[in-house]
Formats: sequence, structure tokens, C-alpha cells
Amino acid sequence: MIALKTELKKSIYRILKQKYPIQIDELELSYTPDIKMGDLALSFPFRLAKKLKKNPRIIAEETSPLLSSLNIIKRVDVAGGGYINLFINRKAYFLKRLKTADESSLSADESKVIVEHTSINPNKAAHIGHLRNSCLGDTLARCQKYKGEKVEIQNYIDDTGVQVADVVFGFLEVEKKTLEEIKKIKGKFDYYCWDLYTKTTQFLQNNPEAEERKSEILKNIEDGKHPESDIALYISRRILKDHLRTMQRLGITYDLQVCESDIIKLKFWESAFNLLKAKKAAYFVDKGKHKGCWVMKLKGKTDQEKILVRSNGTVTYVGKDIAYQLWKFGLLQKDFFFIPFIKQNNKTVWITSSVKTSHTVDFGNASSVYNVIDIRQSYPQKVVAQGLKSLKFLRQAEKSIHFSYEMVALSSNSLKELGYKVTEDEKNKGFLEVSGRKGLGIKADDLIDRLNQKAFNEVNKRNPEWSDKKKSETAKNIACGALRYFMLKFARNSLIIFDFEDVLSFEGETGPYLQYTLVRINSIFSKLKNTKNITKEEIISKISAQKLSLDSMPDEELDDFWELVLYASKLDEEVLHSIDTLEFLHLAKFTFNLCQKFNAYYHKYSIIQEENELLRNARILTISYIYKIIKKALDLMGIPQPERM
RNA sequence: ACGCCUGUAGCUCAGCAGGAUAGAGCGAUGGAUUCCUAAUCCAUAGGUCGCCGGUUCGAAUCCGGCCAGGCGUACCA
Repeated sequence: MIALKTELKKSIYRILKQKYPIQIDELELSYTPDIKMGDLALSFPFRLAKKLKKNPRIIAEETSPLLSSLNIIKRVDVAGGGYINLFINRKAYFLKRLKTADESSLSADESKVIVEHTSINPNKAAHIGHLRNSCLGDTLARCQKYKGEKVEIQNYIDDTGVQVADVVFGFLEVEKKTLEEIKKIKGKFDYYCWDLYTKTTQFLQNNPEAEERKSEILKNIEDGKHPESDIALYISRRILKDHLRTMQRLGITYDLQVCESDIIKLKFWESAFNLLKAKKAAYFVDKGKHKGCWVMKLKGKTDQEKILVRSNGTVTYVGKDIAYQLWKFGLLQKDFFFIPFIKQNNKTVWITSSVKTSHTVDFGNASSVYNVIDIRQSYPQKVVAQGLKSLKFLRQAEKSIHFSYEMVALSSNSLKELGYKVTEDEKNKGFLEVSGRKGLGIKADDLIDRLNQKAFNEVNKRNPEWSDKKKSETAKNIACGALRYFMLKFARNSLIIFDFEDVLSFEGETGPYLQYTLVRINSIFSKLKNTKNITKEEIISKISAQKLSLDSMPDEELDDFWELVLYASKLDEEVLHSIDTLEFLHLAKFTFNLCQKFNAYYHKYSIIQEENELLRNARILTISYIYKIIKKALDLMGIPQPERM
């Protein structure tokens, strides 16, 4: 629809500009509230009314006859106080859409887009909050690829941070384990560390004197040569693999893992620091509360100083992030080395290295960077962009996009189910934020397991004759679809109050509803194959678009058919809108609405039973078009598509 | 204190690049299965769009003020 709209706008502008004082961007082409009123609506008469001091309705009546010559427009109506409604030539448009359904009408704007998402501290298992991040990031990446962008997905590993140090401390000082003993731990290591992390946090609260030892560990880890850094490396790598495994259960994969330890070892910060010092963007403080620190001033704020280098000489997260951000844009004049880390879907996932390797791969050098990070980090993310701005990398600062989203909190029901004892204060709030430190949260793998189990039961109810393998594969697809749709259906500014009942629902506005719609279409095609012995592809090519006849359709069906097709043709527009606003609920809700419209159509119009061949063929072409669009939309959201369920 | 965000149906949320009659899911009530998978569909009930003012031909949408809630303003990330 995007292509048609731009084409129409140009033509309308060409017609109008000779007689009326109007700009092309004043020509808004929107949709009518009801398809009976027309397909596309023009509201420019309202704008012209002011300039010409004339009644908008009169302007509409005057201009509408001029538009009757428009290509693919069948009829032009004046409606309401001054709208001009356009009726598209249904057959011509549908034939065009059938032919081009596999192509996207969008085009790339960037040389490369980097999407950084997931970025979980490698010291514990992933939880539902992290899932929101990864689902949003992965969907953004998929949509950008569909748009035509070259996309690189990075996962940032803070393997030298405080959180890892906590767990190293826990192993060494609470559990008194050696590296060899840690390596012998069997089972899910991320789960083991989840519990250890909570235990350690408590220990440190009860033994504040131990903080000194923890700081020592942190320094040893940062230093990178001490044996304790080997422990940190082992822990963070092993947990990273657990995280990647969890995400792969949802079809989420990566191109590159970027390690903070390598940023330190390769002295990225020094390079960034030199740049900042040279441009006087960072300066040394010799008195006051920030004495001994290197700081950056925040523009627009009074006296706001953000510390980049602490008085003890260590670099803050923000400092390292500025260096990382510069590298993402290819502005650092330094590069990582890379080694293969694991394989995902037969594709190599790379990891950074500080040691020279023979691999020649090309990462970074993006023209646009999305950092998917929760909303609480808005401030440091602003500082990062400000850092680029201070260095006069204005375009890159503009293209440093913080894709922020609200948190996932736990409903009081969920808390009860987890057996968490709420305090009075927490009770009044009604919900509670997930906290890795407190060990409060729903682990991603536990949730996926639970979804799998529930989906398995449902599949088993409907298809008891299937093999267990088939049942469980289908169940996994349904579970994944349910979870991914759930994570996308909320606006990113909306705090998700997580409740098991909501996420475990497979009816109504859910992923399985969308999957089920596709399954029904599949079923029609397989029935057609059984009765007529022709495959989906054969059917479609046999009833080639040229043979399409809408003449046999009664008026009511023609309207229903058209409403469905017109709505489906908005996919590209919805994808673009989702990317522009970073709100993927637009895509989600569009797909859901399309499925609703299809399900209503499905109920009303039979295909296999229909004896009028022309009518049947028209319906087959209709559903095959809808099928393609729904499939594409689900792909963009990472929702799997089982053949049957 | 300052900054950002939120307030729409009983509940969970869309709509907020101003546009025609404010929508969906869940829940409630009633109905549809000899017929392509009922994980579905149809119908009914349910609204001072937090409050007050302004801009406009037109405001849930933009602006100002107020009320209520969340988050942020660390030598944490």
C-alpha cells in the first residue's frame, strides 16, 4: 500500500498544484473509518479552506472531479464536511498485490544497522525481564532486515563487572571452591549461580567487612592477569552459553558477542579518553565531591557532572560504553580481534578477542546503532550520546538510539505462586519489580518449560494419535509463539505486570491464535490436495491471477473480500511505522486484527464446498494472499508456524 | 527539589505523526459444531478518555495548570 499511496500523492499533487496553493506534504492520504465510504481519504480541503477562506465542502466538490482521472482509482466521493474519498479498482489492485506479495516495497536508508540487545550480566540465569529485551531487540532486527537494511546483532557481555565479581566472591569465600571444583558443577550452571548470587548478596549484607575482599576481586578481574580473573572468565563464558541456549529456544540468535574484558585489554578506553581530552569534553576535577575524577559535563543541566574515571583510576561503565559506542560507528581507530564462539542454526556466532587471530571478519562500522536497554538506563545512555556530540560526531550521536522499554514486574498472584513473602510496603504496591540480586524473578527457562508443558497438553487433547516427538515439537512452537507475542503486545512504555494466567493463555489476543489461523489455511490447502490432488503451489499457478474473476461475487462477499485484502496490504506500512516509533505492538496488533478478519471470513465463506468454480478460485487466491501476509508478519515477530496444532 | 513516563470499559491494554460513530482481549450474559481444526465465530451489556482551562472548522490526541502513581537524578550498571 505504501507504493500506491506515494504514487497517488504525486499524481494528486501534480493535478492540484496548478490551481491551488498546496504543498505535497499537506496531502495526507489516510483510511476511511468504514470501507463502505471508500478506501482512502483526503482531508486537504480542510487545509485549503483556511487559505482560500472557503467552505471545505465546496472545495472538496470543486476538486474531486479533477481526481477522477487517477490511475487505479475507480470512483471519487465527497463526504462529511469536506473529505474526498477514493475507491480503488479492486480487481486491478488485487492482481497487482498477488504478483508482488513476495516483494517488500521498503528500502534501506543505512549502510549498516547495529542492534545491541540481551546484554545480560553473565552471573545468573536469564529471567522474564531479559526476555522482553531480547524479544524486542530480535523483532527490531528482523524488521530492519525486512526493510532491506544490513543488520548486525551484538550482545554485550559485562564480564568484568561488579555482578560477576559477586559470584566469584561467592564461590571463593562463601562456598570455598577452587576453579577445578567449579568446573565440576553439573547441570544448569546459570541456575546454580542464580542461587549463589542471592546467597552472596545476603552474605555481604551480613558481613560488610567482606566488601574489601570483593573490591580486591573486582580489581583482579579487571586486571586480567590474576588467577581470579580466570575464574571470572570461566563463569561468564559458561553462563553466556546458557543464556544463548535459552534465547535460541525462542529463535533468537546473534552475530557477535562483545566482551568488556576485551575493551579493557585492548585499551579502547584510552583511545576514547584521548579523544575526549583533546576536545576538552572530559576534564579533571581537583576539588569538591568529585575530586580526583575525570568527568564530563552534561549539556542543558546545571552543574551536572558524570564521572568517567574514578579517583582510583578505574573507568566507569559509562566511560567504557562511550568507547564501545565509538567503536560501533567505526570512530575509534581501534578494532577487536574475533574468534568463532558457537554455531547457531549452522551459522557461526563470533566473540571478540584481545589476541590477534587469523580470522578476517568485519564487524562494527555502522551508520545507525540501536541499544536495547531498559528505561532506567536512560540517563547513562544520554551521557553516551552526549559523549559523541562533544566529540563533534553529531550525525552518529543522532543515530545513537536508545531503544528503551519499561520493566517487567511480578503481580501479587505470581509472587504468591513463587512463595515470596511480601512486606507491608510491597503489598500496598500490588506488584514487585524483578530483582536478580534478591533472586526474585521467574527464570526464562522455567517459564518456557511451563509453556511447553501446557502447550503439550493442549496438543495432546486435540491430536492424541500423534507421536510424542511431533507433539512436543508442536508444543515448543506454540510456547514460543505465545511468549513472543506476549512480549510484543504491550507498548514499550507500559510496565508489564506479569501474571502466569496471562502469559499461559492461548486464546484471544495471543500468539497461538495467530498460529491457529495459519493452521486453518493449511488445512484448507491440504483438503484441496486430498480431494483435487493438487498442491498449494499448483493450485495457485493453475488459477493464475489472469483467470481471477470477481464478477461472480455477490456484493456482500465482494466487500468482505476487499476489506480483507486491503487490510492485509498494509503490512509494509505497519512494519515501517513500527520501526519509526520503535513500537512493535503496531505490527503485533495489525497481525492479530488481520487474523480476526480472516477467521470471520473463514466462517462465512466455504472453499471446498463451493461449487461455483469461479467463486471458489477467487476465494483460493484470496486466502493464499492472506496466507503469505500472515506468514511474513509472524516471521517478523519470530513466531514459529506449525503446519498443524 | 528537578527531569522523564503513565492515568481510556469491571480487569489488562490499543488508539495520541489532530479528522468522520473512542476500539481489542479477558471476564459477564445469550447463541453457533450433520459443514475447510470451536485454540474459532456471532450477538448483548459495559465509557464524565484523571480534573480544569487554552489553541483549532475539529482534541482521547497539541499547549498550560492541578491531582494521583511509577522511574530516574551513584566514584552501580
